[in-house]
Amino acid sequence: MNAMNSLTNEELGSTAQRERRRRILAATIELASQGGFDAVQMRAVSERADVALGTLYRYFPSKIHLLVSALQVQFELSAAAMEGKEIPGETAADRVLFILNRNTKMMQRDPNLTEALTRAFMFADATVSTEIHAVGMMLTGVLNRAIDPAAGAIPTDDQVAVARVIGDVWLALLVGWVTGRTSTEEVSRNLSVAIHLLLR
Amino acid sequence: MNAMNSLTNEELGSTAQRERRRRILAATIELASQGGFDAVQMRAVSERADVALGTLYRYFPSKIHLLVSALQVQFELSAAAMEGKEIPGETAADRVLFILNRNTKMMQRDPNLTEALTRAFMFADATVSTEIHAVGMMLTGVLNRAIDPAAGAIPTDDQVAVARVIGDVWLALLVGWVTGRTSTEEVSRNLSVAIHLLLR
DNA sequence: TCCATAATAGGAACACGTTTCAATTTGGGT
DNA sequence: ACCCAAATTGAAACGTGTTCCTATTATGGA
Repeated sequence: MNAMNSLTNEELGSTAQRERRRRILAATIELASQGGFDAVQMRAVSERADVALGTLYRYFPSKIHLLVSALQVQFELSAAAMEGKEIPGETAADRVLFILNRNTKMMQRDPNLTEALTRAFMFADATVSTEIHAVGMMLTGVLNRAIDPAAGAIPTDDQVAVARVIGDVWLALLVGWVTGRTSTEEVSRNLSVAIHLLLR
Repeated sequence: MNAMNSLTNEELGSTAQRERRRRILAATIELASQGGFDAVQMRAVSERADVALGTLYRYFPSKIHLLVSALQVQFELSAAAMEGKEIPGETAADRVLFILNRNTKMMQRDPNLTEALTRAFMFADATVSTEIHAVGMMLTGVLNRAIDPAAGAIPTDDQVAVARVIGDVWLALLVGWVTGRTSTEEVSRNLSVAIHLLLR
């Protein structure tokens, strides 16, 4: 059973198994960081993680599952770093822009990793829906918090819609950027324009 | 030279060559239509187009180039069908929605083809920029015409920005749809919401 | 401690995108 | 009609994601 999903940390019984999973994801991020999507080769990951190829495939049923799981790890790190902190900015637009520019800067700092994770995200089909859903929830969650930072605020339908549209625009810009069609300046500028069109 | 670009119809000297190109693109669309991205296998395309594998690669330097060129063909067909006709709708939002819903319906009619072309578009890197640019121009062109249908109207900066954002949202929704994360109803609904947020 | 079962290792094998190359065909200039 | 350069063919070969299989090793219950 479960042949279609990545093994989560919680599903893994023994310490040794959780440790294997950790090594695999660490190796994935290292390789992605060094050479992007193409450098994340399943044989290379398995060797660097000191795990047999078959084991790698037991933990993550495809390269895409592996990379989307790595994306999830990165998002969790990023979300944890923001937790508890107040998002700077007077207006909703300022705060959203702050969040997204923060992410954009992170991406610029490690373009290869960004390319690898984004490509995987865009290529992921329905079999990766569990992992994708987790990532999507985290993104809209932080956007909603930026739009309305009141503790425990329930976002209105309109706010949810705006957050989703902004997320879509960000995704599209990301694609343009990782595929070398859009410069970082254009990403920032277009993002800013979109946010001001939506949050006015 | 030119080892990185697809051969365009105009660059091909002889009738036989233009005919080969036509057969290749026809075979691509047939295969995509039947089985989506995975079914567009280079050997299969070359066989169905009655062309050697090496020739296929001379015409289109990669599977992605091939599929994005096929996308271009489809867009040209779609644009030609709209040419001269007035876009129905009272407001800019109505007209834009009409255009995009029309495309969405086309996609639903041939989901495999849509999946193949969209996946290729999303995976295309900077080496496909020529083909991508042509497609992008056609999309923003028709969106601008929907926003301001006056003959020869020069779109304002704001209109251009709105058109670009709408295009981005559409792309993101398309991705969600082809990867099985979003239903067609959600695509239509979210598109409508986004357009009304942007064109108000 | 010993056994049954699951997990892992190690490696061969397959599929498909891509490259390469020698032999053949085509097409245009003389 | 002939020749040269370019285009095409046909087929082999390579890289990487994925699958499969057998032998070995961990693990947890009796």
